[in-house]
Amino acid sequence: MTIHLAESGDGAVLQPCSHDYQVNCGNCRLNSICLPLALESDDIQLLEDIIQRSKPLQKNQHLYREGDDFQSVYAVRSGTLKAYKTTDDGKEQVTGFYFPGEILGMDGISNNAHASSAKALETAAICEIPFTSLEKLSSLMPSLQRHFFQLMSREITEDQQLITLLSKNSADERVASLMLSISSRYARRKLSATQFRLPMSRVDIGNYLGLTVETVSRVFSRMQKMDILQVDNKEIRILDLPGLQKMANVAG
Amino acid sequence: MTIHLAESGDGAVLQPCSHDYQVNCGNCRLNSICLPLALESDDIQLLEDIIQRSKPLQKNQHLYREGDDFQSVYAVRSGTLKAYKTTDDGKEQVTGFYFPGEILGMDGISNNAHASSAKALETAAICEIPFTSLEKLSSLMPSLQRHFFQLMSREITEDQQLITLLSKNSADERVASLMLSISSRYARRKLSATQFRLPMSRVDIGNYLGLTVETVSRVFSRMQKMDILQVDNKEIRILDLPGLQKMANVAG
DNA sequence: CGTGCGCTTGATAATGGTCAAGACGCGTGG
DNA sequence: CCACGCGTCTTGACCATTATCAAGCGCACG
Repeated sequence: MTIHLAESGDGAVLQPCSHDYQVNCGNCRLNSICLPLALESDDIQLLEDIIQRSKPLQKNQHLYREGDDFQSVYAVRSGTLKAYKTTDDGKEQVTGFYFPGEILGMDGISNNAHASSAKALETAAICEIPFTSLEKLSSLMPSLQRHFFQLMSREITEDQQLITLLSKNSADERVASLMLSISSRYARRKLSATQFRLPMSRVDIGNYLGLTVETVSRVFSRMQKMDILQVDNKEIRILDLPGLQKMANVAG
Repeated sequence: MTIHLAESGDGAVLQPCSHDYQVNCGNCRLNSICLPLALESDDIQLLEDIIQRSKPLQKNQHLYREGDDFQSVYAVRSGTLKAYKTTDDGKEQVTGFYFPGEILGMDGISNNAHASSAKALETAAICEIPFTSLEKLSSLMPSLQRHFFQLMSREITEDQQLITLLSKNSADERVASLMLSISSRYARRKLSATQFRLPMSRVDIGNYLGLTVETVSRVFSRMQKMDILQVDNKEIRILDLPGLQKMANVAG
């Protein structure tokens, strides 16, 4: 784990920093799937002005923790994060994985405190969007307000997908669905839809899908035996996409 | 099923109607928990002006169906509704129950089409809030914009609660949690927290909690045997609230 | 008064959890 | 560079919870 930045720090509070890593929304490779989507370039500049970029999060560092004051929502620029809640009896429930271009932290709006924690699964660069600034800007820019409503609504429909998955589908179907979801998120970024590296552990997958590690592992083995997937630890290659879709047995 | 209104109609498209049933947001008993929360009375009048009230929905009538064009969100004035999705293989997943003062339909914003269906579990009066009007008003009234962001965020955190429940908790814990949730929603309306009528069937409960009817029924019997609940079909009386909370084993 | 739907209860079966042991890979330190 | 050790993953045997199948009850409604 090489430290390639001058400053150190714990990462819990992101410090604004001047090395801006050559990015702004206008030239960001992700702007067609991220928050700037649907904005005119003049408007993008206004959004740009409120966004704060800071040094990357190292693996296992927290972006925020359950109960922290809610100040901002965050866009993932690179790397992956997981969001999770800790239940009263100490168990962990992973509520989502966040890939580049995706927004997290919106569950903190309702109570002005984060309802979940977010932690980096690998080194991750983040754009911080202070929420009060975003609110003001939204009042001025109907298309931004609309887009942010849509983002929140998407979070709701995705959670409902997961609810259905947990409630109605077998272990095989759950794991297959997650693989398809990850595949389509790579595809959206113009990366390979059939060959990718899982950023999360088996434990995280199980925790997200309501299964134990052992069950997840067995499902992978079964898929491999059926020549649907080639699994080499975290490296995944989808060999039979129609077969995987059939196994998932769901639209999403 | 008695029709006590002059007009007939299928209820899928609500017709504005002039019998206004003596209500407006200013005098509505629910305004402290519903959308007008946190608005000044001048502002309430502006909100009032965009809200459309219409004849009540009869039991089993749909407010909207999955795939319908998204036009409005809805506030429940009286009665109860369930929201549900139909999976590819024809099974039904109940994603939520909506009691008076609660808002539904927000899952339609992201794709301009409703992502779920909503149906009345009993006769229900509804306030329809056209979304484009709400957006315009939100731009003008920061506190309304804020409040609506909060409502959506709450929907997200509630869905995450359900995800955790489905993923980590036993049948006993799930049913106990639902009973506590319903109890607190009655309490919020200043109704009895310990004695109430369930508006939904055992099938709906099972469908919501990821359990079969038989399991739900067995859990109720067990709770009754333990003198935690008195169950008479849909009439529920909570005899031992601490015991129920212990059984639920969750904060919510 | 009968029919049907919703609810309950019992017997049996299957899916996934638990416990246990071993393999593999990776980073650390000698 | 290799050896060690720990954490992650895999596999197997057994067990528990809940689903499935089946039957009967009771209330509401025609």
